[in-house]
Amino acid sequence: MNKSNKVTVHDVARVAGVSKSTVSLVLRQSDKASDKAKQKVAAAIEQTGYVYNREAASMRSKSSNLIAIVINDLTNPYSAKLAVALEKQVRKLGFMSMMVNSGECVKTQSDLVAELSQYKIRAFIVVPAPNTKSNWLDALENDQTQVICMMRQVEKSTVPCVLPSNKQGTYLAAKQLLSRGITRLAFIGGDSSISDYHQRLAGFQTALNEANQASNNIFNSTTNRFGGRSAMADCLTTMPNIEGVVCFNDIVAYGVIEQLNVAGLRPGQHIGVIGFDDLDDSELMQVPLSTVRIDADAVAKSVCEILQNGSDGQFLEVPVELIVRDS
Amino acid sequence: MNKSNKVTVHDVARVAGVSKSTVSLVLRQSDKASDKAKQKVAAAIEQTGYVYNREAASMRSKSSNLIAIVINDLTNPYSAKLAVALEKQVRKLGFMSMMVNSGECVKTQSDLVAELSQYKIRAFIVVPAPNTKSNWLDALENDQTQVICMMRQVEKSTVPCVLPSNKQGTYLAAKQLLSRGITRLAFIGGDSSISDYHQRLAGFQTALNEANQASNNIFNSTTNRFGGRSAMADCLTTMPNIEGVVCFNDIVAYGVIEQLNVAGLRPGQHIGVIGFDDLDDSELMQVPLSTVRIDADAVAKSVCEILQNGSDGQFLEVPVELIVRDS
DNA sequence: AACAAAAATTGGAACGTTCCAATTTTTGTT
DNA sequence: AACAAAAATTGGAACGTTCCAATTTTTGTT
Repeated sequence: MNKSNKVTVHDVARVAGVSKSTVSLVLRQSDKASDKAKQKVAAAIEQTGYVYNREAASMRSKSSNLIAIVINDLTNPYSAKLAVALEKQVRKLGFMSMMVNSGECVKTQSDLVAELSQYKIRAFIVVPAPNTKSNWLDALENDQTQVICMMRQVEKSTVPCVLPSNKQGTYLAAKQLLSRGITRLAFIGGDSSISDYHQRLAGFQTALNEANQASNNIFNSTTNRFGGRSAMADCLTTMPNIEGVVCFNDIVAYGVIEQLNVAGLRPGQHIGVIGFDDLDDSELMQVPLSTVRIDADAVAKSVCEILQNGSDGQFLEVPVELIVRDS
Repeated sequence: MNKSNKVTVHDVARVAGVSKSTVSLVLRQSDKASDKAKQKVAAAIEQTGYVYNREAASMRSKSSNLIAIVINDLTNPYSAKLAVALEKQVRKLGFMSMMVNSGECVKTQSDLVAELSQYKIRAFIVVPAPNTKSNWLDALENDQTQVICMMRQVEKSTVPCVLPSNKQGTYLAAKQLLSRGITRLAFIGGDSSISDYHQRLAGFQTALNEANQASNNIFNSTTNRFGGRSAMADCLTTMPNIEGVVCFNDIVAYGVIEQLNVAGLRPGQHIGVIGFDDLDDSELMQVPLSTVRIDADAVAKSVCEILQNGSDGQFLEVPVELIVRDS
């Protein structure tokens, strides 16, 4: 088979001794085709090496099996994990998924989506880049194309959205530290340009307010390892007596731990550290990281649930789980 | 525009006052269309909100602008980095790229490719999963579809392949350690199921042989953080006087460093550690990691070069660079 | 101004599938 | 065995584009 495949339904029909229409019915697994026809067509497909032409099918029919997954940043381990989980679930449903990466850039995001729109897309699943406009997102939706938002909200958008219980997660994290008798706490990492920052910060603050502790020790940073290091350095300068930190995510927590190492402080011993995400590495670290786990498979399943059955409300929260390790 | 888009070339033609054929010429940026026609059509496209139907075009014409990127494991940071770099370059060339993830599983890989083959694919760019068969890979290639292999070889395959200079990288790494007067060296991580393991090990061994040092201190492991930790633990047991290690990749090196921390040894001070990949985190670590950088953009560019101009030889080596930091 | 050559434009056919209404075959009932 | 109803099958039209050969318009030369 080193030359291009030219076998069409007509060829299959001829070999099977049926009409092209019957072949088409069998291909679409219609129950209108008899078992005998199904067998003959299956054999003919085998014999001819027929390959379904999805583009021709997609053009004629009004449906599509293409799901576009638009990820904000594939180089972020949690995003990658989520993308992979989602791809798997989507494929299990019988769809074909294609992933693209916006790199947190709205322009790239809209360029990519514009190009994808030249194909018949059954659904866009989007982790929106910062500053995504709600009218842009909403306009993607039409009779044939579903749009589902994931992990991040877009203000005023009417598109269904699957979110982890951000507030609950940091609330549990702060509570855990408080229950260990740790009261001088800070929130490390992220800033208000990120939609879920507000929720995570709010959970932290709620827990501290309930315990009548100061909830205004906040150190913003970029959400990467470097940000974690520098924010922790700031924190140690401002609050030399710090006892525990809740981090915006695991990557930030990794930076925090490195900075603690530099300062000769051991996570879990001198300072309690809790992350958010539960990356695979968190369990394997020298001091295994306590963290709030977002189950990527659960998020993926919720998205797929909406994909299949639509959504009745706009928001769907996926529960998170506090994983207590040694930090 | 909340309902599905029904504007076709015919509508654009009517509005522009030209024929559908002229519209088609303009869409394809043919120089056969007059400037006046181009302007009229552009205006009509703007006015009608026409969206090109790539599937119809692809069916009629024999060409395609779809590039499929089949990645072995998107949750590996270097793979993700490479995928993102490649996607960007491919888009720059005017193609549309779709990424899928085989998760190092040949079955998933062939399932995905079978589904993708239902679309007209201009090229498959593949980081092959372990145990990929050469005849399977070679059979993907035909008049209309190019196949390019990346980062890993498939034995006996005739498909063009872009590889980093693996052997040269570990050779430089070992040389650097030797030049610091470090002679009791080990190679940590990976195993022979990975195609580039042999090359990286060979570079290490060549350098040691040239220096008349023992080159058989080899500690295999899975290529993740956990593997690095356990292989380093083995190494410390077997060779308590170890002075330096060359790691299969950065992720393994991270595990090695953690194990060294546990043992109270400081990388760069007590033991020299060099990785392979140069992940972003390597520079930001507490002891910045020396490593062999594989320039993901350079790999992506080489792949794109083959995409555009074909390849005259089968293998294309992308040079690597030794990055000396504090470890 | 007449003409040839070149450039631009055009309508019909085609790509490979699904849809649809019409036809044929099978099943079930008396 | 005759018939009605149900099930299965079928050929032609259509999806929206590009290809192609034919036609029309423009350009350049004398």
